[in-house]
Parts: sequence; C-alpha cells; structure tokens
Amino acid sequence: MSLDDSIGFLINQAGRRISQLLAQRFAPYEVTTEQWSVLARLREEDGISQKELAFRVGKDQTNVTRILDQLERKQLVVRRPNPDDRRSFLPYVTEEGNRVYLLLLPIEKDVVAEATSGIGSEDLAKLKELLVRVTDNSLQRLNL
Amino acid sequence: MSLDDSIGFLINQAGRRISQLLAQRFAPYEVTTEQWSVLARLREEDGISQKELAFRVGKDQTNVTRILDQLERKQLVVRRPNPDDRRSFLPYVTEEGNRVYLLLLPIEKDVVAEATSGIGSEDLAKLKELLVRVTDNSLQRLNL
DNA sequence: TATATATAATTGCTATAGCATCTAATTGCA
DNA sequence: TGCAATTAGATGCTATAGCAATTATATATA
Repeated sequence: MSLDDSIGFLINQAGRRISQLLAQRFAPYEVTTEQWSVLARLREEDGISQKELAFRVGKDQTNVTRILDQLERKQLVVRRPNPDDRRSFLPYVTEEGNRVYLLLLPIEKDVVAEATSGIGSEDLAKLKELLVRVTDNSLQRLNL
Repeated sequence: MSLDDSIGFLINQAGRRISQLLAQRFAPYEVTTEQWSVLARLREEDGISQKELAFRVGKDQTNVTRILDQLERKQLVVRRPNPDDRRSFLPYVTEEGNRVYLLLLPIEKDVVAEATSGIGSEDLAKLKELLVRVTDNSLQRLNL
C-alpha cells in the first residue's frame, strides 16, 4: 500500500498541479486562481452575502473575507452594506472585475483543455461526477 | 458555463474537503495531512534527498524543507548529512515517526473509505487513473 | 587548474486554508 | 420589553504553496 493509492493524495496532487499551471498563465494579470474562482462565482450570483458566497465556492468564510479584501484592493469587486442587515456586506463585481473575468476566461478554458487532453468527454463527465461525490461525502461527515 | 463545470475548480474543492475531514481526524495527534503525506512517502523510500522527496510527494522543494522542519521538530524524522554531497541532507523516519505513521494509517483509510462511499471499485480505479492523467498533463506543461 | 555554471537546501515574501476569538448586530424567548 | 443566544464579518495565529533570491558546494569547461 503506497501513498499513490490514496485518493486523498491523488486529488490534492492533481489540484496543486493544475492550479500551478493556471497560476503561471494568470501571473501577468496579477490575479490568483482562488481570486479567479471567487470572481467567477460572484459573477454568476452577484449580491449574495459573504457567508453564502463562501459556501458557493467551497471555501472557509475567513478565506473568502481575505480573498474579497484582495479583489476589492484591485477594484475588481466592491462591498456594499446590506440594507437588510447591518452586520453584513454584499460583494458585487465591478466593471473592471467583469472585464478581467472575460479576459481570463479563455485562459482558464485552455488550461482545463490541456490538463484533460487525452480524456474523452464521457470520462470527463465521469470524473466530474465522482469528484462531486467525494466532495459531498466529505462535506457530510465534516464537523462544520 | 459555470464554475462548477471547471475541472480545476472541482478537483481543488474535492481536495479541500477531503483534506479538511482528514485534518479533523488527525487533529488529536497534532500531525497535519501534508506532514502525513511526507512521512508516508518517506517511509516508502527512506534516505532519498529532499529534492527527490519533493518530486515524490508532488510538492515544491521549499515546502518540503518546511514540512521536514515540522516533522523534525516533532522528532518524527531526522535529517542526516549526505556523505556523498555536502550540500545535501537525507531525511529518515524515526522510530517515533514510524509509530505515529502506523497509528494514523487506519484513520486515513477510514476517511478515504468514507469519502468514496457509494463509488464502486471500478469507478474508483477510473478516478485514480484520470487524476494521474490530469497531474501528468499539467506537469508536462508547467514551467518548472 | 581557475573560473563560470549549475545545484541542494534554506530564507524571505505574499497568498491561501482553517481554527479560535472578537465585535457588532440580530433573533429568540421568558 | 429585556436579556441571552446566535449570527455576519473581521482579526490573530499556524501551516502550506510557490516564487525569487541567497549560501554553500559540485561540476564543467576553457
């Protein structure tokens, strides 16, 4: 029994490598892969709470706070007060954020295509399905 | 097209969740999941260089240096000078490291079993194969 | 053999991950 | 209504990820 038989290890290794590749391609634009994922999610559902956003990107609320700090510093996102709850801020993608998103989108697509080259569309669908399953199984047993 | 269609996102999300679950189970033993992976790999091939070890765990050499610092602090690993190259140190698992490894092994197996529950052995094999493919594809295109 | 080049490991830096804790605001219930 | 419990977000802390630069040693080549 080797480390290479551990699904946990294999998933994280694949994740590190594909993120590293994406990070290299994103580097000229000074946007990290995680900032990208938050920006992308936010573009799909603007104006949700940070807590909700954290859930939607599968990240800790603490991290989302800090990633939003970075995105706001770069003026890709703005936080506006939530009129219904004065504890809460709602993040929105700015014009510039939208522009950067559209600029990076094809780069991300390329990297995904390269990382999955040689994998048929059926296998790709299977891979996604199994990853979601692992995510859900883990989430279910997590003490959150 | 949503973030949820991105293999990169899905892999990293699954990786975060399963690591988080494993981290919760490892917490009482004060060993992190990444320390675990280095310890496990080192147990398979003692006495290789840190550079080689880094490659074998799919991590940056810098990180391996620091993870080894942690493992050495906990006396689970010792670094001995490489007699053939005075720039180099060779890490070895200690008795205590071996003991801790054997203690954590069944916990890791449990977590993997839980995270993959409902996935048949054929699909599991497929998942591993596809993850290795993604890793290799990404590695190939990385500027290292 | 002298010197330039390359290499192993470390250190410094920024960003992410996640836990515990804090503050301010909201909700629940006596 | 009034106060306790809960919640949203932020902050502090440690560990990991990866890049750039540093130090010490090895290797290659003029």
